[in-house]
Amino acid sequence: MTRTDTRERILDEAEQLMGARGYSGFSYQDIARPLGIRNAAIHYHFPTKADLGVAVIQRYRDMLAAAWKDFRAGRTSPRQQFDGYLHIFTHEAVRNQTLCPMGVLTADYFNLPDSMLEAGTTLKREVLEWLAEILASGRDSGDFRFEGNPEDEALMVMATLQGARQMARMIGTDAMMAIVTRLRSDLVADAGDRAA
Amino acid sequence: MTRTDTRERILDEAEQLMGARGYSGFSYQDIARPLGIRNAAIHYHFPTKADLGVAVIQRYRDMLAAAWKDFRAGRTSPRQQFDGYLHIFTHEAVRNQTLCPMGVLTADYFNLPDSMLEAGTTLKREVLEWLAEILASGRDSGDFRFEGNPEDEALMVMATLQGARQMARMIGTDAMMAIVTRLRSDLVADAGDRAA
DNA sequence: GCGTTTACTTACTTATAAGTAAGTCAACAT
DNA sequence: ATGTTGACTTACTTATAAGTAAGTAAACGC
Repeated sequence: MTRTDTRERILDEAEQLMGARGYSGFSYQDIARPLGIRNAAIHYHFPTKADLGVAVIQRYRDMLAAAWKDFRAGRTSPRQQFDGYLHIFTHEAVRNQTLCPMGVLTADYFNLPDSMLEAGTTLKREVLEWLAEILASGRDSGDFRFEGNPEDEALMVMATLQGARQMARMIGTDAMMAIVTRLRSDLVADAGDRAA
Repeated sequence: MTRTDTRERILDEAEQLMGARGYSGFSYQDIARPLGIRNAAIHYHFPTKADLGVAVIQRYRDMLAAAWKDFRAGRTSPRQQFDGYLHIFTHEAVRNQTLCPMGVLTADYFNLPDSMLEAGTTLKREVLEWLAEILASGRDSGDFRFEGNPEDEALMVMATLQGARQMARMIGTDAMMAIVTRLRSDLVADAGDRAA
């Protein structure tokens, strides 16, 4: 009940709802009711639904940027950083089978207002750049093993993660985790079993 | 203008629209207008939207079943069959950046009526069973190389394909094709470059 | 030729969506 | 104490959604 954590709680609900039902799959009602506020209260903080959608993406970008900063501050290895990202990525998925904002972006693409597409393009770029960077330095350090350039590998990793998270709805979260674990072990050099 | 190809044209539009905007992202209007018919004409063929959604899935299942039958009739190798599936899968994606009905199912999962979830579960099972089968026989014949059981590999392949197709909206279809090509070459034994 | 069925149309209902305008009321600044 | 601002609420508008009921006209069975 302090000052405006209302805004933050609106964003919490919106992120959950967007992750579960997509951008056009939730209404202001869906947010207002559980929070015990009125529709217009949301319009006060976010005049249009597009503003709300952009804010969700923005906050998610900030969260990731903070996590990446922590990773770097902790002088963690590329592999540990990658595992940290996997944890962030899979944790919510296991809890409630939602998509991350980036998954929503690609899934709901043709329903999104321009402002969200712009914010989403930035998010996509940041994620792929970070991933490519961690993959590149990880290959140099011997943490990772893969062929081709790190940018392509980053795309491959993202596609598999997003696909797995989405498929979790139909195959269950255990099967999703199996895919993620397999992806990781294909990438990690000392996986043990080795190849061909 | 023959007798009821109207029904089929409704399904064509619905499949396109669902693939582009999801199940709850299109309306009867969106279908009726381009076909030059009225909303109620769609209700005549498909009383509820759920019926329409189920019919789209059903028709897609039939299409795949026919393709698989052709593959088998042609005595094509596991690799050729896999390539055939990749072609079906990627062709529409490149043309219009839609998702396949199975992608829609996972993306829009929590918006779907029960009848669609049931039809979707069957579709998912069929696709994964076919894939696992082709992967298994392909490994036996030397067409494919992978570790672990074929069922897990099938999940891995599906996740990557679905993720890539969805990401095509943001990264472009060329990048999507690069992912698919890479997935294929990781799977095909004589890929040349080899591993480890 | 005539009744029934098929494939629609027109005209409607009901629900829910986003968004707006005007009002309220507590806290704070002066 | 008083005016202003922040954080809402009540009450509304407009648009669009799915779905229904009743009518129509062509083709088909007989």
